[in-house]
Amino acid sequence: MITKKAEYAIIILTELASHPSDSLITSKEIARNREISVNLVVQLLSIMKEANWTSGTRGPSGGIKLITDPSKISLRKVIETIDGPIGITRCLFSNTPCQNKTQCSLRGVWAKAQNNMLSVLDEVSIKDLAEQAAGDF
Amino acid sequence: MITKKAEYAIIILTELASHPSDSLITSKEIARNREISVNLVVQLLSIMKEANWTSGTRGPSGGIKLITDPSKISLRKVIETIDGPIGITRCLFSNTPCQNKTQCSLRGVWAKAQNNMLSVLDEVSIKDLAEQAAGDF
DNA sequence: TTATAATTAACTTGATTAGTTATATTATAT
DNA sequence: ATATAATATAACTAATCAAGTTAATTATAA
Repeated sequence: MITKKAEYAIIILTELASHPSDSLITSKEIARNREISVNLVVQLLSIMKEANWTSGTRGPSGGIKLITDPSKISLRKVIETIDGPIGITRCLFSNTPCQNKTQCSLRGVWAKAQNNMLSVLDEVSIKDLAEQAAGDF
Repeated sequence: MITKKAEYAIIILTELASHPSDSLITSKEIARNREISVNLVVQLLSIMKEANWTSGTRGPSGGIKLITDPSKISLRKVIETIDGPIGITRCLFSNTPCQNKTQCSLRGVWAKAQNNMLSVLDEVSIKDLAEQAAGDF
């Protein structure tokens, strides 16, 4: 399951991407604009900083800005960064397929199903979402 | 996430499908052949009976048999019967999309990703798995 | 030097998953 | 008839994961 935290992270990045680059926006503003708890925004920004997607300036008149091209951040990357490896079944988390024949056949099906899903998440970037949302006005 | 119970159910159905129709096989045998706890086999068979996929004969020399054409049982159906509705995000479980523009754009992406995944699980049936496993010998 | 804002880590709570235990019911071989 | 082999149900437990909170620390502009 893709968690709400991953979804929030995507929304936060989209918010950042829809502001002029180099302009700063605070956690509180993001939280207010997108209706996410400030605590969560703060928690997620911390992970995004580690991923080198954002940088922050502390103190009054400080804030966050995006330092990675949003067209280079796919939804899949965000999800994997926040949630860890994606797997639609436990089977796909283990490296070695199991012995049982049915299970091995199944592994192939799971992999195909998952790859079909991931191809969509690979192709959509934060930039796409920001543009799409802007176009809705 | 597709649970192990759903995966076990698929394996159990495949086991049943790979025996001559109308022949009976006991829960214990299924459990032994597929290396699944008897308790779980019994628990899952109970759900499968409710779904009208299997019927059981009690008493000595009793057992379980498949009463639905395995080519008519898709992996998706099994998963939904055991795990309930499938959703790769919480968002897709709610009927009404949320207000926020980014989130609404996201919903479309989630839906597309999920449908890509489901199309695979719709197309593969228990019969396919049983045949594939038989061919491996 | 003080208020403001980012950063970081640890913690709580609730839901879900995986599997077990216990008990009831039924059919049949002897 | 009755013990037994089997299915059928329900309730329970332990472990893991998701979601969100709390609190302490660090940097900086005014």
